[in-house]
Amino acid sequence: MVRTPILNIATVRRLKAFAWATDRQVERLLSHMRLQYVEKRTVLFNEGVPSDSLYLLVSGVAKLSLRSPDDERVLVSLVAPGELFGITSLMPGMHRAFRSEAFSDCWVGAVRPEVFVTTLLDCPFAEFSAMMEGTVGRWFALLYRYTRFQSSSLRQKLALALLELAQKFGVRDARGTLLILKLTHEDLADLVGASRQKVTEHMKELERQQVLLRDRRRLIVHPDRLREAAGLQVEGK
Amino acid sequence: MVRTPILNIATVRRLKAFAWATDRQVERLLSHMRLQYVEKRTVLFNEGVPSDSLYLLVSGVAKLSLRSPDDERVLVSLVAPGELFGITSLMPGMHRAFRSEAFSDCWVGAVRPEVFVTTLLDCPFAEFSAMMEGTVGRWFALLYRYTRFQSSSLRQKLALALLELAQKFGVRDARGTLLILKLTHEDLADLVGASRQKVTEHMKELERQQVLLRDRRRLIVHPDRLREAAGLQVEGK
DNA sequence: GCTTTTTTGTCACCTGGGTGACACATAAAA
DNA sequence: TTTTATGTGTCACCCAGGTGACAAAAAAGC
Repeated sequence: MVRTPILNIATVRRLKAFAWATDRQVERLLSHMRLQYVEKRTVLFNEGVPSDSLYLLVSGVAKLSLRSPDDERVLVSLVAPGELFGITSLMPGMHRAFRSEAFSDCWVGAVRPEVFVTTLLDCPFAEFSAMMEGTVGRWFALLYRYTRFQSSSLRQKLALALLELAQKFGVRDARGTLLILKLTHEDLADLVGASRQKVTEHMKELERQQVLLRDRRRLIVHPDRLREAAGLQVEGK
Repeated sequence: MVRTPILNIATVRRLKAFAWATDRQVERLLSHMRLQYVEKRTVLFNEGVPSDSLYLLVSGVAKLSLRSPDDERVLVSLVAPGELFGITSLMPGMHRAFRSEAFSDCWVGAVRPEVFVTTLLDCPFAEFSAMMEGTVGRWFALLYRYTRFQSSSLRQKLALALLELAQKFGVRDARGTLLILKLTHEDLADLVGASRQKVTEHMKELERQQVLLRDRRRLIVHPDRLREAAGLQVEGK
C-alpha cells in the first residue's frame, strides 16, 4: 500500500522553484494540482504528443529520454524531487520533445500551464508564453539539436546543422534553399564538433550526391534530399 | 561609412519575437534600447562575465561560442537577424555561459532585462526572473552540459555527468557525496552516449584512483578529486 | 594585374571508443 | 534455498573520425 505524500504549503514553499511565492499563491496552485502515483518504468508522456501539462516531481526520480534517428534511446536527464518538468507546455503550441517515464516509483503533481502562470505571475498566459518562445526558445532549439547529436554519425550531425542553418538563414531559390552567409568548412566543423578535414570530405560527398551545391562561397541545400541522404526521418511538422 | 539602420515600430513588430506586442510597448522598448554597430570579430561579451543586458540582433550574424576544457572553441550557435540573445540576463544572478562575437558586421540593440520584461509583460522582473529559473533553468543546465560534452573525452563526459548527478542527487557523507539513486553502468552509458563496456572500464579505473567508491549499488563520489582526475578546471562558483 | 592569406581537397597513419562474446557476481523471484 | 534475471568485468577486433602534411584553388590586399 502506498501512502499519499503530504503536500502542504510549507512543504512546497521549501522547494527552490516556489521559494519566492506567497502563501496564497501556493495554496491556489495546490488546489489546482492533481497528484498521481506513477510506478517505475511507466511512461508519463511520450515525445511528439501535445504538451498540455506542467509537472512537479514530488518524490522519486523521473527520466527524460528520446529516441535517436537510429533508434537508440538517449537518456537526456534525470529529474530530482522538487523540480518542475514538462516545460515545453509553457511555450505556445509545443509538442513534447522528450519522453518522460518514472525511473523509480514517483509521486507527481500536474497543473495546467495557464493556471501555473496566472497564479504565480498574474499576467496573461498567452503573452507569457509568446515571450518564452521569443527568448528561451533559442535554448530549447539548441538543446534539441545537441540531444539529437548524441549518437549521430558525423554525416548526420552535418545534415542536422545544415538543416538548422537553412531554416534560419535560408532563402528560397530556384535550385533549393540558399544560405545567406559565408561559411567555411572550419566554421561547420566547429559547429558540429569535428575536424575540418572530415567535414571537407563529407561536404564533397554531399555535393557529389546533389544534395547541396555551391555558388562561389554560398551554399545551396536541398532540405528534403539532405534529410534523406542522412537517414533522418522526414518530419511531419 | 556605415548607415544607421531604421529601427521603427513597424520594423520591429515584423519580428517574430515582438509580433504580439502593442505599439505602445514596442515604442517604449525602443526608446530604452541603445543601438550599436559591432564590427566583424568583435567580442560583445565573454563567458563568465555578469549577465546584465539583453540583445536584439538587428542586422548581420552573431556567433555564440565557448572554450572547452581542452581549450578548443566550440561554436554553439549562429544568431540570425531579428533574434534575441544574451538570454541568461533573464535569470537572476547569472553569468554569461557563452562568448558572443560578431560573425559579420552587425547592428545590435541592447536593453536592460528589467525594462524588457516590465515593458512587455508588466509584471515585476524579480518574480519573472525567479520563475524562469525554476522552469527553463533545467533547459539551460542541460544545454550547458551538452555543449561541454562536445569535444570531451568519454572520461570527461562521465566526470561531468557524475558531478551533475552529485549536485542533484547527492547527500554529504563521511566518505564523500553519496548518490541516492541506484544507477547501472548502462544508465550512465545512455546518459553520456557511450557503450556500456567502456563505461564499466572507466568506472573501474576511477574506483582504482579513489575518485569514487561503491557501497553495494550506491555511488559515492568525491567531487574535487573527480574534477581533477578528469582534467576539468575547479570552478570558482 | 600580382602577392599574400585563407580555404579546400586528399593523402597516410593513429587512436578512442564501438561491438560481440562470454564468465562471473549480484539481486530478485519462486 | 534454488532458480532466473540483471548487472559487471574483461577480452580481441574493427572502424569512424582525429592528426599532420602538403598541394591546389580562391579570396583579399595592394
